[in-house]
Formats: sequence, structure tokens, C-alpha cells
Amino acid sequence: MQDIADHASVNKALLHYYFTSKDKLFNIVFEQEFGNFFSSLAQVIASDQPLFEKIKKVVALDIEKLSQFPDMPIFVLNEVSRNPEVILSRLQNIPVEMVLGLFQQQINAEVERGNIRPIAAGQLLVNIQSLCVFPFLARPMLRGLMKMNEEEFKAMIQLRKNEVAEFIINGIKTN
Amino acid sequence: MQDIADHASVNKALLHYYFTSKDKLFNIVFEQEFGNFFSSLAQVIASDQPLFEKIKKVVALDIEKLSQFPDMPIFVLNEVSRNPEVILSRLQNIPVEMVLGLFQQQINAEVERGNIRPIAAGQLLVNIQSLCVFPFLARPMLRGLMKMNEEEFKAMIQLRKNEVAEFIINGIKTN
DNA sequence: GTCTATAGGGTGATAGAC
DNA sequence: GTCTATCACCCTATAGAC
Repeated sequence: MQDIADHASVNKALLHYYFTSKDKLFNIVFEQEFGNFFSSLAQVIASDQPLFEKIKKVVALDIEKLSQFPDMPIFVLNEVSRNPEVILSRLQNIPVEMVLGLFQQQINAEVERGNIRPIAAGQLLVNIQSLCVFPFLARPMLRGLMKMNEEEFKAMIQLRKNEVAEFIINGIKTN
Repeated sequence: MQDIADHASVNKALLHYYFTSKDKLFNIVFEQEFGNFFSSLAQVIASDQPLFEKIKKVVALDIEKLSQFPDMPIFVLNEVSRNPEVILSRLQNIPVEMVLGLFQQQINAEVERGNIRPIAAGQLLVNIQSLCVFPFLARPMLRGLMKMNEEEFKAMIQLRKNEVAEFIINGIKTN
């Protein structure tokens, strides 16, 4: 609260005047940060597009949003791991099973056409999110290991934007 | 310190008797958790094996170690993001440039033979680590979203152990 | 609305009895 | 070695002046 007050150039007491408690302030920030991230993702995945187009769109959407808020993933995952129950209640609205079911149908159709190898929808989505989100989670470590400044990190991410979708599509394509 | 003392069924004072300060205790735990993880990884990557074999070995090593300490990634990344300088000093020993350089040579050789598409060594390593580490980082969220218990999560990881290496190799192979 | 002052509770660390 | 008691500090939250 002190840090936030300092950054806002106001007094700690004023934060409590506006937000009542640290907990309520946190929830407001969390909702904003986390926000409709999942919804917009689910929307693309459930949409009516060819599989490869869909993968490209999800990757582009992911990297675009994450580039705007590079610290969001570690903030969110951290909070979820510290307090799983609270978060889960927020996710009840998202029809995960339905979205996964639809996506699996689309995958199965492509498999039958001989275009891709069989894969579970959940595994493919985890793969996509892994490749998009992990670099942001590991940003401080990557920057340290590869001696990158913020500019170079952003450049690497932009390179990935182009490469990751191709990597995923190749990963599931039949040879 | 209170939580640790409780778990250890001893008094807080005793922790200070043995570890002097919270900071020193933390460092000991961190070194143990983090430990030779990077070293053993670098060893495999710098080793003298065919590229595809190497990828399979790294994935197997990763998932094996992470399965033993599923909370390690979020703990480590969290600490690195809170305090990058401290961690970086620990990683000075690892000859990142050399390992990356060797790996890039091996990749380039396979590209010239027409076996794989061109890719930067760093990007490939990030891809591998993404696919291996992210599911553990997102474990609480995945468990919530996909309504998995710990057993089902472990089963999913075991499935990935077999699939991720193939996914990566297909991702870089020429068609 | 915005501030200062302070209550109330928790935390890291130490002193000192046993 | 292991404990209790306690100090000094910091943090959330509130009371009350302006």
C-alpha cells in the first residue's frame, strides 16, 4: 500500500478511503489485469475458422496482449498458485468443456482428412499457451541468461510472433 | 519463519540458531531447489549426440526433474522476477554463449543436410523449455480450468513426456 | 477529499533461562 | 540445543483535524 501510495503521490490513508481495504484494491486490479483475457481467447477458439487460421489468430492475440502487459502472467499465476480457490470461482463462467469439445471436433475432422496427426485438444492448447506465455514468465531469467536488454527481448518476442505459429502447425501436421 | 517452524515442529528461535537469518535460510533452500538444474541441462545440450536424440533427452530430463519438484518453477521464476540481480550472479558460471554457439552449429549442420528448417538456437531452446516448464507453472490454473485432481495432472504430464519431443521434432523438420 | 497520528497485529531477530 | 519472552520494526486500517 505504501509503494502504491508513493507511485500515486498520495497518502496511504487515501487509498483506504477509495478502496476500503488492500484486498478490495487487489481484486479490482486483478480483474482488470486478468479481465477478459480468457473470454477473448475462448471466443477465438470456439469461432468458425479453419484450424491453422485459428492457431495463427490465437498466437497473434496472445503475444499482442502479453506484449502490452509483460508482467501480467507471472502476477496472475503467482496469485493463482497462492490462492487457487478464489481464482477458480472467477473462471466458473467460462464453458471450458464446451470450448474444448468443439475444438476437439475440429481437430478430429482434420485428422480424418489426413492433414494432421491425432492430438488431444487440451494438449494442443497447452502447447500453444506454453510457447506464447512462457517467454514472458521467464523474461527476467532469459534477459539475464542471454544478456538481453528490454529492446532485445521485445525484438525476440516479435521474431517469435512469426515463428511460433509455424512451429505449432508443423508440429501437428502429418509428414 | 513461523510457518516453517510450525511445519518443522520447532520454535522460530531454533531456525535462527541454525540458519542465522531468514535470508541465509532462503539462499540454502534456493540453491538446493535451483541447484544443478541448469548445469545438467547445459551438459546435455553441449553433449555429442544427434540433434533429435538430444531433444528427446532434454525433454525427458526436464519433465522428470520437474515432476519431482512441481512447485520449483514458480518459486524460482518468482524469486528471479523479484530480485534479478541476485540470481544473475549465480548464473555467471554457466557458459551460455558457448553452449548456444555449439548448439547453433549442430542445428546449422542439420539445416544444410535438408533435415530441418532454419531456427535460432535460442528460440529452439525457449520452445523446448516452454513446452516442458509451462504446464508446471500453470498447474493450479490448469487443474482449475480442466477440473483435474493431482492424479489426473500427473497423468497428463506423463502423456506430454511422450508427445512433446515428437511435437518439437515435427515442428522443426522439413516437410 | 486529503492529510497526520496512531491503534492493533504480525515478523525477524536476540537475550537469557534451562 | 531448545525453549520463552521480548524488542524493534513494518504493515493494514481507522480516527479525527482541516
